[in-house]
This record gives sequence, structure tokens and C-alpha cells, in this order.
Amino acid sequence: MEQKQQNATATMKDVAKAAGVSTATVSRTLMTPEKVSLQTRQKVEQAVMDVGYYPHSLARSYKRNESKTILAIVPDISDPFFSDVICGLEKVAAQEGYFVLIGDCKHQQKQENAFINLIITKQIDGMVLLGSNLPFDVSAEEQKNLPPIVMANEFSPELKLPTVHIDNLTSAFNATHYLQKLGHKRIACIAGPEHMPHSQYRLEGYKKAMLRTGEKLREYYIVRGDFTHESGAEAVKTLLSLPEPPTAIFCHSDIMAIGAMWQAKKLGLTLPDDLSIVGFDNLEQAKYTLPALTTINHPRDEIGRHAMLLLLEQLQGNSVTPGSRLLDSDLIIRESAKAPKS
Amino acid sequence: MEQKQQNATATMKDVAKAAGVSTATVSRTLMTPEKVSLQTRQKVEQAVMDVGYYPHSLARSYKRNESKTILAIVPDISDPFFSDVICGLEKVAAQEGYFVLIGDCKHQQKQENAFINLIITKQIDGMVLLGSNLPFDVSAEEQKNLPPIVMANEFSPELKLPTVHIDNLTSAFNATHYLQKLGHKRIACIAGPEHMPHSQYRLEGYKKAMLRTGEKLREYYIVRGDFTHESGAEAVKTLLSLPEPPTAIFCHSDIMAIGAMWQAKKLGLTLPDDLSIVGFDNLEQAKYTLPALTTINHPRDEIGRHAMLLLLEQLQGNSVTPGSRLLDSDLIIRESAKAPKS
DNA sequence: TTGTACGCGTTATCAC
DNA sequence: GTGATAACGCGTACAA
Repeated sequence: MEQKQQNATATMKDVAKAAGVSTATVSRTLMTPEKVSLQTRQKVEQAVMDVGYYPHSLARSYKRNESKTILAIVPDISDPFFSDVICGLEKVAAQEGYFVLIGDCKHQQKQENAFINLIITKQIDGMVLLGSNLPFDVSAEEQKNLPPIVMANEFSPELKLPTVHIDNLTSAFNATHYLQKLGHKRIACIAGPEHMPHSQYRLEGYKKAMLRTGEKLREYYIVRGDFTHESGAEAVKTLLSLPEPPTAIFCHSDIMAIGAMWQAKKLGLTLPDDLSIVGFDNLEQAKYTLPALTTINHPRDEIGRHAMLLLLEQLQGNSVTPGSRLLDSDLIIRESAKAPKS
Repeated sequence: MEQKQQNATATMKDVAKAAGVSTATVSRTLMTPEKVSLQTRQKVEQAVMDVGYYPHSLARSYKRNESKTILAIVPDISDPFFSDVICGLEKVAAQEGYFVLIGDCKHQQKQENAFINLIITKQIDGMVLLGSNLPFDVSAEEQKNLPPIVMANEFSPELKLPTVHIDNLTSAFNATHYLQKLGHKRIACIAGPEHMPHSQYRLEGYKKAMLRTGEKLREYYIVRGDFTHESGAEAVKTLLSLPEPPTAIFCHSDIMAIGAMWQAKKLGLTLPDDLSIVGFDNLEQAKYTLPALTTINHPRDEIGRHAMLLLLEQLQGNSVTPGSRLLDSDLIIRESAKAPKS
């Protein structure tokens, strides 16, 4: 007497046989139970248990032409900023039964083909871009074949994509203005790379605040970093060796701010007495610096959540206007900025 | 004159028609070009370009019964520790044409079913566990139906799984012993949660070093944290209010160490003079504390890389013995630990 | 070397 | 309410 082997993956046919019905009925029982008589439904459900049946989702996806998978293109997953956004994406996706596939494109050209393939072959239902660019080129025509896309955190000037982001310009303005209200005149700025749109907006916000005073802008107070601790530290070295060093610095990220604080202290300055610093992002770590970092709150988790929400709206066709969303970003005042000494 | 519409996804049939051959030939041209005459191959390749054909990977995966997707189960993706490991996973996976699906299981029971479904329905080819447990229960029989699994960073006592990890016990011993060599006797330990195997090993390493001196172990020098800054800070409060406060603390993570340093400084201590601290992980941030954190180097990226390597070995059948791998983890000496004052 | 024909597991369209 | 049957796109026996 051969036992029906349990370990081989059971298929719908097996269930049908066990229940003494057709595969069509099994499928209906699973998809639209209300269209099946209670009697057969129970038979089928029992059979499903008996043979240990699980729907073959690959086959199902294939048939339905949807994968329930979202691709998230992220510039650098080990950046705490991005991982928090992904967290937000995940939460919403999971709720709706979607999966998030992470595409970490550390400027690796190789991966690009893999991604675009994934997209064109409809292996993903949609995508979220955390960086500022698509990781590949798309012509206008090709763009129409792309699945729904939303940008998170950044803003794409060329591609007209729905976006969820904060008002970088105003946030930067507020941060700088806060330093001004404290009495600072010589305020420097450790900026992000030029090619990043949000860095440009933050820089403009800084400039706007500085220009507002009527004084001319000191270009040498603007130093570019790349969002690493090290670049923040380097920038401080440069700034403090200026003939007229700044009394305050607005940094485009907490990481650079932390690097800056570290370097300033190493050089013997007392913070915030000798130098005020304001960051941007409000990372968890920003609370655990001494002095605790005054910074702009960047709602990373919320950005992720809203981005996924926006995407799902499009996927589920509820969306009439897939407009962008602007999230709040307040200044979190802690202890790293105070009135200048003199 | 109707133009053949470009935007609809081209299928193999379209290519076949365009090239004047059968779909079988098209498939062969793509899969085993050497089995096709140069002439027809060129025709087909041209046709592929013309109609803009991309293989439908869902169909392909379905047919081949492999998804080229690896599921990574991670306790908390916003923890910098895990995101670095994921980075390592990604790199290797991408090289081999695999994708990494992130399953962030923040103790959310709901997701579990989704995961197990994913697994049973062969929608993933393998999985990497970054936590210490499977996010679901598996009976012994069910285990045989599971795809290849490897654990990263942790170690599973029940499940016999290939693992890549460091020697937590020895590392902890070394860290503690280093403090002893510096002259410390009153060494406390801010440990991780009890239920985590690696925390237990680190604690044992600490105990082993402490017991080695012949003195009795002061249980009140062992405080449990949960790998957050806050728990590190709280632990320090407790320890410093002891009648005989420690002169040094070994922390089970850099994050807790940073929280601890922050709190100690807030309480007016001068570091490292009044209190030596050693961390565990060697996070990027550990370099940018003052004093710079002495810590155990945890090769996160390497752990991820090796874990994926181990997994791919199994998937590609090259593996005879899917043994575990032990990675080096040296003590990185910086400035947060020095000889005690007295 | 190339074409024909079948099957993977599911869902959907018909009849009954 | 239920059962045949076709179809999704691809890969591969098998036959030519």
C-alpha cells in the first residue's frame, strides 16, 4: 500500500482528485467561495488540508500578470536615512500583501540591466525611487511601458513623477534663520553634493536666509560634503582655518553635523559656546551627541509610508490624480546652537 | 497601414514571426545559441531587437521552478548593523543574478503567513536569517520541504543550519581581558537581551575573563539592555549609582556604548579617565565619538557576503558539506579605554 | 539544424 | 452549482 507522498508539493489537481471535484471547483472555492455550495466547499477545504495544498503563487502571479512585488531603488541601504524610509515602505506594503524588493544601486552599472529587466518583464508591479534618478535611461516612449513609479524624498525635474518629500528649501531657511535669530552673522553651510536636487534646495534656503539680512553672501562659507562623517569633519577644518571663521554652521545632514562637531571638539573648541551647529534629518543618534544636536526633523518613516500609499493607490486604480505629497519637517531645538559669545 | 504596436509587451511568438522561424528556435537562440546556425541566430537576434523582446521572467521562473530570489529575514532593517549585513548579501546576490527580498519582521505576526507562503510555494529559492529564529514554526517534517537556509550572525541551537558568524565568546573575552590588562578590576557589562544566543555567548566571554582573576563575579555589574542608545544610558545610571561603581564597562553593542558614554558625560564624568568603555560592532559612528570608541570589529559586510556565498553554494549544488564559517573579529583599540585613575 | 507539440499550475469562459 | 477546456509564455522532448 503506497502512501500518497506528502513531501512533493501538492497541486490543485491533487486537491480536486481528493475531493472528487474538478480543478475549476477547487479554484472557485479558493477565489470566490460564495459561488460554491456549502457542501462542496467543505469537501474541498478538507481536501486542501489533507493533501497539504498551498497555491503556487508563481503560477498565480503569472496567470494574473501581477507579482505583488514592489521594487525599491535605494542609493545606499546602509545609510540609516534610507533604511528608515524602507521601513515605512515595508509596513504599508505588508499590510496590503505586497513585498518589497530592495535594489541597492551603489553606482553599480551591472545591476541596472537586472533591474530594467525586472521591470519590463512585469516581474514587479511598481517601484519606489529613493534616489533622485532612475538607475537607467528611459526614452519618452519607453516611459509609457513602465509600471507605476513614485519618488520618495527626492524630486525629479525631468521625469514627472508623483513624489513625497519635505520642503527642503523652507526647512533650510528655517534652520538658518534660527541661527540668525540667535544672533549669528557668520553662518557657514556644509552642503551636500551639487548633483542632488534636495541639496540644491537646502542650499537655496540657506542663501535666501543669508541674503535676507542685506549683507553679501560669503561664498567661502559654503563647503561641499558627501553626507559622510568624514566630509563633515574635513569641512570644519577648512572653515575654522578661515581668517574670519564662522560662529555657526548649518549642515545638510546629521551625519555631517556629527562629523563636524567631532572635529570642532578635537580642535579644542567648546560646543556650543565657540561654535553653534544645526543638522538635518533628526537621526536617532542626534539625540546622543553632546551637546545634543539641534536639527530638522525629516519624517523618514512617514515618507516611506506615504510613498507606498501613493503607489498602491495607482496600482489599485483608486487614483485619479496621483499628486505629490508634502510632509512637515520642523526644527527640533536641542542644545547644539546658542547665541554667539561676543 | 497599421504599425505593429511597440508598446504591448512582445512575446516569443512575435519574435518568431518576425524572424520567420518557430518559437522553439527563438528559445534555443536565447538559451543555447551554439545549437543554432549562425544564420538563423542572427535573424533571430535582429528580430529580438526589432520587436523589443524581453523574456517574461515570471513565465521563465515558473517554468524552471526557480525565482532567482532570496528572502532575507531581518529583525530590524533600520538597525545599522543589519543594513550593513544586507549590503553584503546584496553584493554577492547581484553578481550571481539573484534578487534579495527583505522581510522585516518587527515582531509582526501578520507577516509570518506571507513569508511561509512565499517559501512553500517556491516563490523564493532560499533564505537568509539574520535573527536567531525562524519567524514561524516548522515541524521536523516540514523542515525537509524548506528551501536552503543559512543563518547570518546568529546561531541556532535547535535548527541545524549552516551559519556564518564570529566567535562571540572569545571576542567578549578579549574585550574584557583588554580592560583587565589595562588594570581594571571593577568591570561591568551592559549585555543584550537574554533570549539572544549571541548575547549569551558574549556574556559568557565576559564572565570567563572575570572569573579568571580568581575573584568572585559581581552579578550586579551585569545589566541587561536591548541594543538601543537609551538602554545603554539607563544602564550607566544604574551602574554609577552602585556603592562601588565600576571603573570600566564592556558593552555588547556600540549603540549601547554610545548611549553609555553620553550618559556618563552628562553625569559629569571625564572619559576615559573616570570610566573606560569598550563597545562591540565597530560601527562607522564609533570613530566619531569623543573619546573614539574602542570596540570589537564585527565584519558585517563580510558576514552578509559569506552567508550569500554559502547559500548559493547550496543552490547551485556545488556544496558537499554546507559547513558554517567563522569570521575574524579583532579588537579595535581607540581611546575610550585606558588605565584606571587610582 | 529546425519545427511540432506538450506541459508547468492557475484562472476564466463557456456549456451543462 | 459544476465540469470540461482554453489560455498565459516559455522550455524541451521528440520527430523531421
